[in-house]
Amino acid sequence: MANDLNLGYNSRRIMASIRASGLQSRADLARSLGVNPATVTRLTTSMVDGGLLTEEADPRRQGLKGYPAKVLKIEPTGLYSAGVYLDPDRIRTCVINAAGEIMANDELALPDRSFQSVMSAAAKSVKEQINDLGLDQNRVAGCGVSYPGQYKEDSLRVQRIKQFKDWPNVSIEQDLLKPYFGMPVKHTNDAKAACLAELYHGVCTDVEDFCYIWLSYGIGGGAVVGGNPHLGRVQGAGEWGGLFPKSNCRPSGQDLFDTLKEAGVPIGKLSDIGLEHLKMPIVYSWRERAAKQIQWLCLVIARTFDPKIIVIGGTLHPQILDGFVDHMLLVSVLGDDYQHSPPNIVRASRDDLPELGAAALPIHDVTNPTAYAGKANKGW
Amino acid sequence: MANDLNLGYNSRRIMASIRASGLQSRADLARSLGVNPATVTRLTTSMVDGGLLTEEADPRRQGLKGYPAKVLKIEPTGLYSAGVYLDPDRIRTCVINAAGEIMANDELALPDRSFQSVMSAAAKSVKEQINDLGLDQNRVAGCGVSYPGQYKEDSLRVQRIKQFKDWPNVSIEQDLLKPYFGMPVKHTNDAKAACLAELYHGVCTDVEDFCYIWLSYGIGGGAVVGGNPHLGRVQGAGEWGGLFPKSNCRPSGQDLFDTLKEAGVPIGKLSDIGLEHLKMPIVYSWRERAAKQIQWLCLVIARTFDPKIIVIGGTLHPQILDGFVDHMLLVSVLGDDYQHSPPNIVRASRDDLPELGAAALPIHDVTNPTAYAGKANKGW
DNA sequence: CTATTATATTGCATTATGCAAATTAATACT
DNA sequence: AGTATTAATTTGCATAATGCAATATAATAG
Repeated sequence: MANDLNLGYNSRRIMASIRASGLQSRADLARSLGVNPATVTRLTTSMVDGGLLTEEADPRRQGLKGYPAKVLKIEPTGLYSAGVYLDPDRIRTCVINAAGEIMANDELALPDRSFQSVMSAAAKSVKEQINDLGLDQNRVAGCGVSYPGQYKEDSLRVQRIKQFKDWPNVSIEQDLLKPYFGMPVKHTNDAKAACLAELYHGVCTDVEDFCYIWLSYGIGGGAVVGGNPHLGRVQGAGEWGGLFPKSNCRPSGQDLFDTLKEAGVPIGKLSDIGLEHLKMPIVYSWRERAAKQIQWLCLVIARTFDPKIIVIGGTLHPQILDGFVDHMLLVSVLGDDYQHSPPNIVRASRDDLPELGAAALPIHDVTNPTAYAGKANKGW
Repeated sequence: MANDLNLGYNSRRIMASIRASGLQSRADLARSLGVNPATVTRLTTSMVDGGLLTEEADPRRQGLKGYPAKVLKIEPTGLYSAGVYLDPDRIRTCVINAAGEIMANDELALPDRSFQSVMSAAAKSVKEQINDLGLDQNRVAGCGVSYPGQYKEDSLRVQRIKQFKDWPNVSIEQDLLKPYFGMPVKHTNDAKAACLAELYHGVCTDVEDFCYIWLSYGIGGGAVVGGNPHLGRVQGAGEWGGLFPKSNCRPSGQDLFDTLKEAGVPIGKLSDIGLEHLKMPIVYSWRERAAKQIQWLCLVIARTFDPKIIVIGGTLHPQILDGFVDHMLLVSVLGDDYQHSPPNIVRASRDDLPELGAAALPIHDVTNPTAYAGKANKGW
């Protein structure tokens, strides 16, 4: 194995299977992947030697015949990744390990809002963290970048959100970013990054098909199909916000913001919302109405993607998000004519750290079988 | 190659790429698949020898330097497949070749509606056709079965449509069907089969991500993601019908049926609708209203799957379906806040033969890379 | 007529996998 | 206690699939 991060197809399948199961024996892997046990042995010993996996006695074993299985787990120190979240007002950066633990992080004020300044500052922060941690750059899968906003027609250009309006002609492509960071860079918006955070380190590690409802100032989201983010023609897949016309009331942070403002309770930003606001009647009724809209959205998602799980998360106040999930738990029938039990609707577990999802991007890239993109039997 | 139908991973990728492009040179294949030209040569010569592909001079070639490329095409006689469509009133069967041409077909009345009678009659018809055509069974990928209706919670059981209500405890599984047909059998509902018909032999041969709106008595459909049908948790993905509550008016054949009935124009079945009905004012206004509902559905699809193409087809009168497509072509903006140009909305080309999509199922199974399900480097 | 160009093929090395036999460490039975 | 049974894992060997580099081929350009 020339480079630890250049995994072959079946090695990636092994990584994905262990991630999903938490821990798995070689024999189970061989059975579930449909490959010969000998193949699993060879690949996994290589991966254990390479530091990506660890082996331990099966903790669940109890009085069974036969050679006791040793189980394999993801070795947290085997792989690292950097993440950058670009807020309009700040840059959040982090370095995570393969277990999704934050090894280091930082929050910077924006020097100015030019593309070059922002990227330079982000790259500097990331490089310093990798350096301070004393990490081998070969162990760092890359750097992921995320940001709020949706894509314009021109699919690799981020919506010109007003705070970054001086980036009009900068399309965020990998080749543009690589020079700053000196390692592979992947990028996506905050909602899609949040999907990956749940897939790799959250409530969806064992789920191949799920949808995410991301509630922030706007209403975003994403869909994971077959363990892979489904982006769509113009990266618009799972951007549920458009289902609620902006001219009407909608379950977005901005809408709550405006509702409070109209009621004479102006707040500066979403994170200013506190317990005192949650108790206000106007907020209570907003939450009731929004919950019904979220329920309708869940029906739409069930009728379109029919996912195993719908995840609700975002930067809205956690209690509001919890409330939406609670509401859905009380609903016995998703909607008219919906013959099935509702899909499992759960609260996101990693929506507190937007940079975590960004950091998951490079890990997905070097670890996921579908990202192996065909070059079967190439690599190592 | 022990069996012509047991294609390896890269051979399947070659099949898919040629299907998408219509015809392709070895050099182009090597470039687009990211494999070595030598590999393409070896795999394709094997496939040409095996009768799956044919080679011919590049018709597009015009005064270029270098060795003139020979292009590869799918050989129609290389692969055959059988299809069965189970209507409540009849059984339609066919045998197609790799080009999707109907080699033989038949329509039978139902002997009775018991599972065993229906399957026996269908199998007999299919076997006779294969026999009469003198086909080598090794060239027959299998038999696909489709039927109207949606799935219940119990995901492999077809909705108990009233005509088949005496099948309550029969779950249509492959193992149950195989004995009747003596070859691999795959099954799905009419709408999902129609998706495959367009993917393999219709307007989506070169499209990896599309959605299908299937309008019959009900409103069904499906989604193809990454060249593979996405089914979902309970096979409910793309079943758009549930987005239109049955208590309200909806753009379904049944709704048109009921509308006509109320207006004092009772018809026996959908196919009884003729030009004289289309001219009636009540039908005209139904079509106008339904077109708006279809437009809304297209917006929902664009906001969820964001597909490259939305296909409209079904057993509704073709002019009605054409009208929906025409309506969408006149719409410049899909909906409020939809910033992008609308996805390409096109008329299905193969919705006249429901058994064709069924027949595409086994071909997909032996031909598609994702169906290869991991056993990388196994097969031949 | 020769140089140039691009496709396709072939020989050889390498990589990835499967198969079958051997090894290992547990329980079950006498 | 000793042997049989069981199941996971490993190892040696054969095979399959691919890449690389050199070669053959057939066109155009000058």
